[in-house]
Amino acid sequence: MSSPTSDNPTPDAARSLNFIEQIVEADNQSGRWGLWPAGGAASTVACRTPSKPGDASHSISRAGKPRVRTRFPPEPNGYLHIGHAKSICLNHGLARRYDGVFNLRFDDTNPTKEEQEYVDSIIRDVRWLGGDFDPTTGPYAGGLYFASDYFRQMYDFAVELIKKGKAYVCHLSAEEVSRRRGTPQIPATSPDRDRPVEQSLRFFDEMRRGVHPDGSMTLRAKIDLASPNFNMRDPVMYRIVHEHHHNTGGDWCIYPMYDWAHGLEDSLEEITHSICTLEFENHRPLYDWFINAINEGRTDDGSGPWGRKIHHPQQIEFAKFRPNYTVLSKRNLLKMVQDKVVSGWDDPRMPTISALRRRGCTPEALRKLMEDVGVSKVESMIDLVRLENAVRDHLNKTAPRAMAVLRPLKVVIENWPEGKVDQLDYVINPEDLERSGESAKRKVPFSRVLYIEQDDFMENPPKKFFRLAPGNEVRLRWAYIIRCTGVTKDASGAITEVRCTYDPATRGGDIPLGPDGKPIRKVQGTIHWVSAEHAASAEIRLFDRLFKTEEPGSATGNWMDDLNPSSLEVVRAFIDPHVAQTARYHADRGEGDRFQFERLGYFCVDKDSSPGKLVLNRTVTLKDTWAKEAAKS
RNA sequence: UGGGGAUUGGUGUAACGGUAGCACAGCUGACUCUGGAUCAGUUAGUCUAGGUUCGAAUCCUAGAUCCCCAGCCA
Repeated sequence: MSSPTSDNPTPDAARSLNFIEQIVEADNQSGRWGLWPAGGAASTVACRTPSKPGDASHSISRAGKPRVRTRFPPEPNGYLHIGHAKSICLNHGLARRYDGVFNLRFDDTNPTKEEQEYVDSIIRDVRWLGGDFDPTTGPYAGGLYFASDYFRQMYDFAVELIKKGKAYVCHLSAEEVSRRRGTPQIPATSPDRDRPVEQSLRFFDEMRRGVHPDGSMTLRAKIDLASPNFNMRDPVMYRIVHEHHHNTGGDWCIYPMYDWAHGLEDSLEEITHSICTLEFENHRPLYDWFINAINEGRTDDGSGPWGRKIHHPQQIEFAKFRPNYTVLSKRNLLKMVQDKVVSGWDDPRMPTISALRRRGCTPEALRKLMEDVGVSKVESMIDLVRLENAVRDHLNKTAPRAMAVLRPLKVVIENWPEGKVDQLDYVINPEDLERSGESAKRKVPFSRVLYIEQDDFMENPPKKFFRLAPGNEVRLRWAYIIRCTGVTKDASGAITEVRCTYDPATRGGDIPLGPDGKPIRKVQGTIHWVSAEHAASAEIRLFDRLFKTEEPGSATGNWMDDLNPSSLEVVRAFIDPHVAQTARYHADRGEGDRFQFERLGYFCVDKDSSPGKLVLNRTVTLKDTWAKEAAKS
């Protein structure tokens, strides 16, 4: 999803085609959607971003290639979550793979639920994920659109359907419509469906002009009250809502229903493949009906009584991304925000894209995850360890290393002179082959009093415990080999400090070589440490999954019952002073610097940080095979 | 009880009438100054029952299980 030249030119080529790609390739073969004209990808509808690329390096030559146009159509009624990421990756990935274009379009047809804040957050998240929609910055970008910009056009189409006898104004209340809905065997009823066209035209005009109160009447499509598909039982096309709209303000008091609007939006933007989730499969016949109804009496050259035919996209449905140990519906996410179960939409425990970003997840990792899980129609549950693995994978290669101690235990090096400080070489990232020589290193201070992790010392260790214990040797990462000589305890018997001696011949952590060129002894364990007098203090937030069960609510029916009460733990840690001096939060990107605290995991700077106060999030731990080993016994 | 979908190892996904493959997880081992990473090896699968065929995950028939649909939400 990054630029086509910056990484492997055909990153997807090795993988077999998913079923949607197979459809696209078949369409491209048959020429179903025609070819791109020489003029480029500008669409005929209003676009909020420049339609012409602003910089030649951000454009590709599309002329003569098969047309592929996709879109991501969110409703701005909440923040985007990891499920949306799949749709963004899929739609943008298709545009990229087939030299097509990708639109971001807000499906903003319900002013009672939608807000500008959500519009802004969605734009931010889509950009961050790499779904470039702005033609001045991305070669596959088709522009930014709003369904509400088409309200006039949709209204005209609706009037056309009334005139064609395919829609009527219905005076039934919502409750009455519901009551008359019928059952699979019993048809619905509607008293107004044979109302004269002129009457419906007059009422619809009155609806538009604000003559009637909310809920008093609707415009309905005249399809089939007996259809076994309830979506076809004369669905509502317009309802009256006297409400301010974030985009159109007070221009309208009738708003199109999703089912009426969505297919038209795709049509107007000349979307070729309208990709949506499985639950809309039942709606596809309705979308097809709407387009066909508009096209009735229209012709390819516009010579008919109703003008030129409109574009008829193909809808394709795929299974949602459904992770375990979380909820995903915007209603539930909103409830957690409102009930203050979390600190906000971007609380790092949330499954939202903004939360993942705040937690330290990278867009590369998210894209890799979506590539890994694939696209199909099988409703499956994705184990979140896949996300963690994707994050580890990317961060392992890119994150600079540092040391920090989360639960400190004091260590005194008895044979190290008081006041002496050694500046040792520290390898920034052994996995990063780009770094070499001196640029691959920095300094880390060592002194007589250190902190190590409480877990890294045991007074009575079990077998296979390779860390520090009385009489044992251990390597301090990039520093010295030390041997534990004893412990100091307080009155209650708790260990207050560990006493050690160091071996001066092991500076840098290297073991001296014998005459045979091999190390003269072996040390099993290497542990991390910080120098007590040099360490900086930081607040570190450790996260666990938000829910205790894979499918929240599956047992009791109430998903809130399964909230994990200990999903957040805050510790005061000692960290490498270099991190404290250099790590920053970048408000412009909405990201904090990321790094690995060795043996602990990946961490990033949180936005709550301020000059005197560093706050870090643990993105994900490192794999811990010792924990598994310890659990066995 | 109407309509629309789905069903391949623990998980996800290929195979489009011709050797059931890949990834993740698991397990074994190697290597290692992160019990990390890396490398090598390995366990494990076609919902069921019939049928067509030289040959079926794939085609046919019947059944099972799961998901979606009766908002003036999207």
